[in-house]
This record gives sequence, structure tokens and C-alpha cells, in this order.
Amino acid sequence: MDKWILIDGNSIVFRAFYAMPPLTNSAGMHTNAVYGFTTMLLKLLEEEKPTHMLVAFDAGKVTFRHEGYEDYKGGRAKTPPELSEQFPVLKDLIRSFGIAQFELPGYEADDIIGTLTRMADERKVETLIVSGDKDMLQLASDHVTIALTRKGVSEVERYNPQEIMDKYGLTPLQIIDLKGLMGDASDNIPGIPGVGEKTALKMLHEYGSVEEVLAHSGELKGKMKEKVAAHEEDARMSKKLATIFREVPLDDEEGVKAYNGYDPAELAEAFHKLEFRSLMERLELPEVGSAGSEAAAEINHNLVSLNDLKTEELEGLLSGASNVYIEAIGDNPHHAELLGLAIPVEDRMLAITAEELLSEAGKPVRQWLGNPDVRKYGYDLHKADLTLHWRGIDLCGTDFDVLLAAYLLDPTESNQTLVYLMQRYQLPAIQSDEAVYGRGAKFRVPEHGILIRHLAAKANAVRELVPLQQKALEDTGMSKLYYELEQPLAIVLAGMEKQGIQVNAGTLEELGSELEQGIARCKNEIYTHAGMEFNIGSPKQLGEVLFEKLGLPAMKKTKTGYSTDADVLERLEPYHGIIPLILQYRTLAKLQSTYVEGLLKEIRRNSGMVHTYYRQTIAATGRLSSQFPNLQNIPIRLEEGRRIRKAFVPSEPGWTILAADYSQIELRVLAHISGDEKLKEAFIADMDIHTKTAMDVFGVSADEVDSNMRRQAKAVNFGIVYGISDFGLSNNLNISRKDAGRFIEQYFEAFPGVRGYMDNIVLQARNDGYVTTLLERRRYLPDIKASNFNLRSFAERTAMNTPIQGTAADIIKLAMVRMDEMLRERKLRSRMLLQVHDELVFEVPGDELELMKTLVPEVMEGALKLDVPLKADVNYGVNWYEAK
DNA sequence: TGCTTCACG
DNA sequence: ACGTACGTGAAGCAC
Repeated sequence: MDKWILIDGNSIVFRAFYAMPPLTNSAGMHTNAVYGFTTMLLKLLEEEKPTHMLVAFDAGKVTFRHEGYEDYKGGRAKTPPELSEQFPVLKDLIRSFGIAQFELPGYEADDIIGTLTRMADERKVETLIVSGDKDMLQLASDHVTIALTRKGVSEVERYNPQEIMDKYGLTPLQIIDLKGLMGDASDNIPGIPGVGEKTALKMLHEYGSVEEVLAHSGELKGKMKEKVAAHEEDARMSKKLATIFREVPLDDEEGVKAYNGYDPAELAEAFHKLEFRSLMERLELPEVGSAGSEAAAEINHNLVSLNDLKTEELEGLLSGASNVYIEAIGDNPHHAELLGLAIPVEDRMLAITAEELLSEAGKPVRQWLGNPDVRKYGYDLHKADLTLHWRGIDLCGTDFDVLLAAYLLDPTESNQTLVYLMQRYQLPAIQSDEAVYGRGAKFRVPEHGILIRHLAAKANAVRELVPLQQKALEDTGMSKLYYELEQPLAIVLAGMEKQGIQVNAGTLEELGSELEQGIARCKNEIYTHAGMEFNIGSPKQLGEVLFEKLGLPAMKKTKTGYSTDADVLERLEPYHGIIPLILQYRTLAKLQSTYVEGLLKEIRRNSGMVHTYYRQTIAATGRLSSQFPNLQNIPIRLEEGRRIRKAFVPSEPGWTILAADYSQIELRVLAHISGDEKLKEAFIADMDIHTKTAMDVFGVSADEVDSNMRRQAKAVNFGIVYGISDFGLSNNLNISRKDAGRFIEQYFEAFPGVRGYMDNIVLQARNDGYVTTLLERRRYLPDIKASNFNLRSFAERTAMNTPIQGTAADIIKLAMVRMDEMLRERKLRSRMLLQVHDELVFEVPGDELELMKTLVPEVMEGALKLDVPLKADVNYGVNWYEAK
């Protein structure tokens, strides 16, 4: 038994286009109508198992219907280009399915189908017509069923003559009369004005046809009578236009063709181009192309934009979203340009520009970003948060950040781009930012489609990387570190950065003019000593003056010439009066350029605030770094520079700057992780650790330790923390390598547990290939087995230093997260502003000062329980300088 | 852009 | 024999 299926191509394509959300492939081609059409086709093939199939299309704009009525289909909106571009694609796809298609100039799809169903009736072949057009019902017969699309495209309602009778009380042919009376706005068929479906049905039930209605118009009541009389001709013409022409001249071989199934390879190729990945899976089609090839690199998603979606559709889409990529261009997130964002949801990808995000239509997306209950996965959301903040958009609910995770998984890897991460996890490559945007002066935001696709590719990368990294964190024992420390900290940091710290420009300017005078004086005196003018800031020119013109002994060389660093100059001091002037000049010039001028440039003119950016993914040990400006290297050691700190003031009148710093945190950490009893005792007794070290290294009593001995012991302690070598210590203390070696030996005899730790940690690094902090932060040391002495030695010192510096970093990070919680819980107005590795800076209102003086050190000291107590000292004042 | 120098912990 | 202290960022110079 044959079974024919005849599809009204144009009708179904239009239905599909308006029923489906707007999708595009990664080349920017719209595919939604094709997709909808395809799902309908697949359903038909599966459920109906046709022996013959044909898709009919309208051909050309002018049909025979226009001959009698020029305005046929007039006033119809032009087919949107997003749809018309899909016709050739669809026709190709139908070919790939192995399904016949037909169109004939001058005729519409209905007429072709009408003609074919006439043939089907004659041959008594069971036939199904698929269309969205109710006109088709006129073709129903004992052998012909009409499937009309309902909601969407794949849901249909079937009509045979009986069902048409049940629903309308009409025979199939009376459907033509129905339209003759009603007309059809979409085809510009007039019908009788004022006659809708209800009236038309009533009339037809009464009189049976247009002709009979017109003949009995006199029996109608009131206005209807007039209208029918006035539009007799319209009604007749309308009926004619609505009648499907069933005598299209078709050759026999143009009839319905047998359907023999599709070639999987051919269909796979077509689906691949369209990026219908889910359909490929559904049909279990073969993969196209090989992994790693260009084909595999294509992104399988269907792009959606805002104006393609109704608000409810957008909200529905977002309700299932968790991944996001937000593009912010520029190194400084406080000034970065927001380009756009992409949010993948299942097989769709919402990708929008910053402009769209900020528009009215972007509101649901902004709400989604700001909803703390929606867990979000992204890439560098800390930066995104700041960039969005300055555009008035909140970003909340950050739960996983690919960049932050990549940092924990390998903190020494400087390349943490998505491009690199995709490669590292052997996922399909994505385009580099440089390829899309250009670099430096060549930077350009590309045209919309290219930008959107790049954002989409990155959002897709995020989605693919998240589960892999989550597993990797689990496997390396860093999940807790991630979720309980680093991720919460990122949010705390962003808060501190948004808050900023008040910097008094006037104070800096005053200091600047003082410095200027000092610099001018130095300059003149230096020129006098040198007997010539030159650029003191040029190490090359300075080297020539000192070592050639003045004939001073060159102590060190750099790659490019003489070294003129402070270490060299200090040793040259006895030889020439120019040296202290150069040192002084350097100090003043540094203060002027970096701290006065540099800082002034960073003060926001309207608010007087400075907003630094803490980078959480830079330092290999787990420390933070600070940029734009760096507020972790504001001078303190020399009084001249320390005065810079006077410019750092509270942002509210009557408030106080409060600074708390850990005392000897790294040596306390060393005491804990080495387990050295003597070192632990020293801290438990809260001794001055450098004096204690001097006593043990020099074998003297406390009151015999002079300032020089303490200074040297302090250097030894530093050396221990850094991973000591006799060379390093000898250099630092300006003593012989032998003497330095003796100090070290003495130290290890006094603190044998420390020696044990140092030996052990190096062995451990050699065994595992990495070292860890107390919180399981990891740092890989591939050079630990290097044959190159330098590389190996460096790795060994790093093995000794990283657990110490890194654990100290863990501790203050814990304290920051706890402190942030504490301020919220207690609803305090005090604000945490800065972190400087072992120090936290707050601004505190007067009525909270007493509380904060005890609360801050309590939280800091209680951040992590060690075998030795942690100690934090608190100071406060009207500015950062006074908080000493 | 790389190098040197120097500010901090 | 080798030959650096550990971790950062910013500025200015020279190429």
C-alpha cells in the first residue's frame, strides 16, 4: 500500500520561522526555519512511513490568480531577509534527505498539491497533506487527509471530510465558500466586509454556498443585508481566488516520487553545515570531519539575540542559564570597555553587545546577572564585576571562575587564556583575541557578527572547561581551597576595589613641589661633580659618567653594561661625593614619578578616590598583587617616602584609618610546618625572634645581643624564609661566603627542625613534582630535577619558600573572608580597604574604633589554628601614615 | 618591547 | 664549577 505525503513548503517554512526562536549557526546564518522544518520532516518520516513524498513550493511572485485580481497577496509584508535566506538552504537540505520537491512558475504550492491529490483520488492512494493553511481543507476526501500545523510546526491536527464536518458543519468544498465570504487578510482576499468565521458559517449552514447566500441576500437582516448586496462581486471573486487549481500541467515524471530514505553521510554533511548537532545525535549520524580539524573547531550552537526574543522567552532562556562570558577590553577593569556577553543555554547561545545589555530589552539579562541566587560560571568574573559595576550593573552569584580555577591548578602558568586552556584540555580550538581584535594600535572592535560569534565561542569554552576543572580541583584536593577561600575572596576583593580609598591630592601636590626642589638641587650638584650635564635617569649615561669619566671601579655588570643599582652605588660611596647625590636623586625621582605623579593620575577627580585592582591569579605563591595603582608598595621604610602615606585618608569626616599587621607571620608559619621545638617555644613565649635567633646563632645571652648581631640574625631569618644559600646571605650581609655559611650552619644546629623541614621539602618536591601550603595550595616545580645547577637551585629555594609564603597568604586571605563576614554580621560601617600581604587597612567610624581595635586582631589571629600563636598588631590615625 | 632600577612584603 | 636571595608592579630609557 502506497502512502503519499505532500508538503506545502512555503506554508510550513513560514510557520517554522515564526514558531521557532531565532537560531543561527556560527557563520551567522539563520537556521531556525530550516530547523523547524527539519524536525517536522523527521516526525513525519518516523510516524507516517511514507512511500512517496514531495515538497511543493510557490514559484515566482506572479501567479494566474493575479490575472483576475492584481492585488492578490498585495499589502503583505515583505518576507524578512532572515527567512528568505533560508529557502535555498532548505531546498538543499530536502535534497539531502532524498525527498522530491517541485515548483512551477505561475502556480502556488496549493495548486501543485491540489493537482497531485486529484491524481491520488483517481488512483485511490492514501495521501497526507501537510500545511499551515486552512484552505487546504477543501482537498480532503476519502483518500486525502489534511494535517494542519497547530502550535509550532511538529504538532499537527488532522482533518478528513468527517472531521471537517464535525468541526465546521461543512463539506470540504464548502471551505472555499467559507473563504469566499470571510476573505483572507493575509492573501488580501476581500470577502464580504464584516463577515467573519461565525457569520460565514451561519450563512453557509443556511444556504450552502456563496452563490446561494447572494441569491438569498434579501432574507438577511439589517446591515448585513446591505453589506452582502454591496459586495456581491467581491464574494464571487474571493471564492474564485480561494479555489485551489487542480489542473496544473504536470508531466507524469513530475508527479509524486518514491521516497527511499536518506543517505546518512549526505544528511550528516548537511546537518553539520547547519550545526544541527542535536539532530545528528538523534539520528545517530556519522561524525563529519576529524577531531581537531576545522570542522571540530566549529562551535555548535544556535545564536540568539535580544530582539529575537519576547521578554518571557528571554526570561525562560535565562532561567536555565549558568555559564556566562563577559567581554571587558582593557587591562584596568575600572576603566575597561564592556563589549558584550554570551550565555549558553543547552543548544542555544544568547550573545549580545554591551549596548543591548544596557538597553531596555537587556533588563532581564541585567537582572539575571545581579541575581545572587543564580549560580554563575564564567571567566574572570572578578574583572567583569568591576567593569559592569561602573556601568551600573551588579554581578552576583559567582560560583565558579575558570580563570581562578586555572590559577589554582597551576599558579605558575602565565598563559591562562581560554585559547590556551581549551588547548590544554584538548578541546576544540577557539580564536585568539589578537586574531579577532588585533593588538595594540591595531585594536578594533570587529563587526557585530564576528564579535558575537567570538563571545559565543568563549562562553562555550567556559561551559566546556568548568566540569573538567571542577574535577581537577577535586582530584588535587583543592576544592575546599577554591570554594571556601578563593571564590569568596574574589567577591570580597571586588567590594574593596569598588569602595576605593580616599587620597588627598593636595597633600601629594605639596609633597611633589618639595620633591621637585630637592630633585633640582641634586641635579645641579651632580652636574657640578660630573663636570657635565647628562641624563641621570639613564643607567647607560650614568655608567659612562661614573666608570669612564670619573674612573670609579665597576663592581657589577648587567647584560647591557655597567650596573648602577643601589647596591653598587652604596659600595662606591667612599670614593666620590657624587654617589650620595645620585642615591638621593634616585630616591626623590622615584617618589616623584611613581608615587606623587603616578598616584595623582589615579585619583578620580569627582570622588577623590583611588581604586586599585587586586589580581588573584598572578603570584605563584598565592599572594595577591595590586595594580592601577599598586597600593602594596607605597613607601614606608624611609621617612621621606613614608610621608606619601599622609595622603591616604578616611573617605568620611571623623573616621579613622586603622591598620593591622601580622607580626612575623612567615616565621610563625615556619615554626608550625617545620615543627621545630625551639622556634615554636620562641613564639609561644612571644620573644623578639631576631634577638632570639642572634642568641642561638652567636651563642650569647639576650642582653649580649647588640644591634649589629640582631641585624645579622634578621638577615639570616629572611634568608631562611627565602630558601637560604651562603651566597645569598653573604651578598646581603656583605660578608664572606664562608662566614655566611657558618651562620647558616649555626642556625641549623640551633633549630634542627628547620633543617629537617628544608631537607624534607626538597625531597618531597623531587618526589611529587610539587609543594603545597597548609590549605593544599599547590605549586609545581618541574626544574627540581634539572641538571642545570641554576635552574635546580632556584627550584629548591622555591620549594622551601613557597609553603611558607603561600601559607601566610592563605592565612591573611582567610582573615579577609572572615573579616568581611564579621562586618556584615555585626552590621558595622567600618570598611576593609587594603591588603598589603601581612597587613589589612580599614576605615573606621569613631563609634566603632574601640570595637575594631580588638575585633580586627582577633579575626586575624584566629584565622587559622597553628601550633604557635598568630599575632597581629593594630595601629590607627587620621591617615595611613599615622596608623603606625 | 626588554632592561634596569626601586618601591613594598 | 655553577653563582640567586622569595614574591610583586611601575617608571624611564634604549633599541
